Amino acid sequence: MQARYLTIKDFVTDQIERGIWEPSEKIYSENELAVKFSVSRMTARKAIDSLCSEGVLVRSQGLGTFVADLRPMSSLLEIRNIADEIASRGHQYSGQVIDVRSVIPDKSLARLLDVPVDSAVYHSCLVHRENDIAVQYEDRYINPKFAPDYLQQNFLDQTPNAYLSKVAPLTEADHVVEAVLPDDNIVSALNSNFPCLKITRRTWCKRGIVSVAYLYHPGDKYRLGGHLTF
Amino acid sequence: MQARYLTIKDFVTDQIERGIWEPSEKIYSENELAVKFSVSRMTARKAIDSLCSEGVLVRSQGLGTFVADLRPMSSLLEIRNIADEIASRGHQYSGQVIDVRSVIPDKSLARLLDVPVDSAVYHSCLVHRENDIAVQYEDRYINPKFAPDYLQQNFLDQTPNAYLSKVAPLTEADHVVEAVLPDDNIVSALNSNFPCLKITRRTWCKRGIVSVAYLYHPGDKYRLGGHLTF
DNA sequence: CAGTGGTCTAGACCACTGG
DNA sequence: CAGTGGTCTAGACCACTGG
Repeated sequence: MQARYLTIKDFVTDQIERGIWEPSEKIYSENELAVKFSVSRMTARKAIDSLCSEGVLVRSQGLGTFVADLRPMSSLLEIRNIADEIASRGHQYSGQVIDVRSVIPDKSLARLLDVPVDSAVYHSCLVHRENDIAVQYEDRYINPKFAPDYLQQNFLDQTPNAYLSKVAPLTEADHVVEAVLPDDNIVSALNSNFPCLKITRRTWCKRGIVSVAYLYHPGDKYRLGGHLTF
Repeated sequence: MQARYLTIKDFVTDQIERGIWEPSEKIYSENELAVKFSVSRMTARKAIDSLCSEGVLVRSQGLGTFVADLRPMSSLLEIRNIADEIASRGHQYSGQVIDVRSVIPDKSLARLLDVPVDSAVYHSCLVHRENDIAVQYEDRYINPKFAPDYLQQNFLDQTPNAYLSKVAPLTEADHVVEAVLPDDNIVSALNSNFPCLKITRRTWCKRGIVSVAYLYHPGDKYRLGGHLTF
């Protein structure tokens, strides 16, 4: 015998999968669900709680419960500001700005950023250090539309990631993780010729693709931890 | 005025951060928390619910609530069966079994697997191929308690991951992703001396740690995709 | 204003674990 | 067996939203 809140959860999931409730559409209220399934409101709430924490539903006090807009494709990688991550380990963060300017993207980058081929985009290149040891080489391209003042920022005060999170709040991201041999620029910037863990990350705000970042981590000094519960 | 369950949540988080409650240690029961904070059990539960879904606590019916063993450093990675993943790309999967036998783990592996130092564990070593090109070297150690018939399986029919999912359903996992240079065994098995993406993955079933797997992917042939929504 | 979700109570019965 | 977490009830009052 299945728990009642699971029955409700299945029902809601089913409605969404069948397309009866579409993204951003309002679903039944907690009271309606409680009446429909003859349970207490707390039980109906529990089903919704669970779907909210899975990112399937979104609640809004006074308004109702809605089907979430953007569906996660598959796997999840949390995005943390590297300065915070280093600080949370009790270590000292320092940054070094290598380059900040406007560039014309090549075809493939323009496509990745979803901008016209001949229009300028912003570019920044930094090295992030933990206790003075380089742990990340960050090569990033930004769609100017979402961060027009990007070139005027001081990225020693605030990482590009932190700044972009403020002006164009993240709604979505995707990642590719690879092992690569670093090229000469990266070897000298990181002061290591170890194989690198390369993360290619695209970030979205509500209105489009904000930036594409190539993040290189010396394989001997950086680990990308993960944890997952089913 | 803060909600009462948040006060309890702060208290628990604080205890853990101060090291008063250590990983895998039992925390106060729901009833004890309810009494201590003069709230109903449902409210104490809500605080714990929230910390469980964040991966900070783990509950076990009949036993209690415990501080999670491995703290998620940051990110989440979905676990897919490599044979399915290859098939889903429309490519041909083939496996090669290099070694399947019982071994005595060293201290560090015994600790990772949560078994006594001198007790045998199972070991398997395979190479996975996509259209006859090696894409993963899988070096895996298994707690025999959860898969006693492991050594009798034919891993050409069914990957270790698929078999374990059946006999000891996954409830949890953690990952470390690194870039490394492959050693000689791996170079010859993968037929490539490219830097490797190494994933160290531990998997749990309800009753404990099932296996520790070291997965090596040639950096030029494998990508670990990810996608995320906020 | 009526309706929504957010929090909370003081009970209840259950399944599960260890001793 | 006593203790644990898992589910559930039938109420309550609150803050917030729109009309």
